[in-house]
Amino acid sequence: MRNTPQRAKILEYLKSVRTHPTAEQVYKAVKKNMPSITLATVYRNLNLLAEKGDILRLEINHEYHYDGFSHDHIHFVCENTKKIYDIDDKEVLKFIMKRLGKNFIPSNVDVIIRGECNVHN
Amino acid sequence: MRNTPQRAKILEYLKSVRTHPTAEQVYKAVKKNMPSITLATVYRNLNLLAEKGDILRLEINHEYHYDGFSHDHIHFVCENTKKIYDIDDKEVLKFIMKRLGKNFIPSNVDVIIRGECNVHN
DNA sequence: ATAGGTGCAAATACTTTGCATTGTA
DNA sequence: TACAATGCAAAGTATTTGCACCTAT
Repeated sequence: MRNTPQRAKILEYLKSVRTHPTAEQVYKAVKKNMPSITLATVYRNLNLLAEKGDILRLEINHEYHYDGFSHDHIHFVCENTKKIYDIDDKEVLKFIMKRLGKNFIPSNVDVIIRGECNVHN
Repeated sequence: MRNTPQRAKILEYLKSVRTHPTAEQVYKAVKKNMPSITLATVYRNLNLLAEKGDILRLEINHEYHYDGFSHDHIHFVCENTKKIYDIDDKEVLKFIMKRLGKNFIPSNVDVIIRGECNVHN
């Protein structure tokens, strides 16, 4: 895997925000500083970075959302505001791991909670 | 919501299997006994039934999978065999519920674990 | 009788891919 | 210089929608 300015900018952007942008949103943001970049390149790099483990890829409302925060956490999706919240809770993931039988070897655990948020911001 | 034979057959099929079929798979199965049914009707009914809470809709590998089992459980997706396993574990969901702050009112919790299975069947 | 539902076809939305060209190692 | 990566355009996949007709209630 080579270092390309496109990939660097994409990763830099994702690490700089605490949101969970779609490929389209990453594309628009990066395009501001790098007008020649294309959506296909963004998709290709997001997939590579997610496979590598540098970022997370979440499947929400039939769309991929990318998360530059790769430490253990879970997600809450507000059905009203469509906002995605990080819930930092290593305990939940530990609990799940402990309860898996020995026939299941996990590589990745996604916890996505849908509902309503009362957070005002 | 009216009772139509199409909807009845779709629900009956989902309740009769322990797999997690896609809309296409439900369509093919129901079509055997009801050749006039269309994929659009299957999609519409699956969405209605999921909203109503009679079935679950899971987002896995960028595709919806439907689950006729609506009691509390979580899912394990094998990256090799692509099989989806039910893991009956009400404790995990209880644990997650307890740990949500009061600002988050959950309506639905999806736990999807990806990895490898050693189940031979 | 009148909504809600169906079948059909077309449209949508998101993501991936083929290919010629470019640029990193 | 070789091969990974890019830009561009086209294709692919899954799901939704508009509309005229049908059918439960």
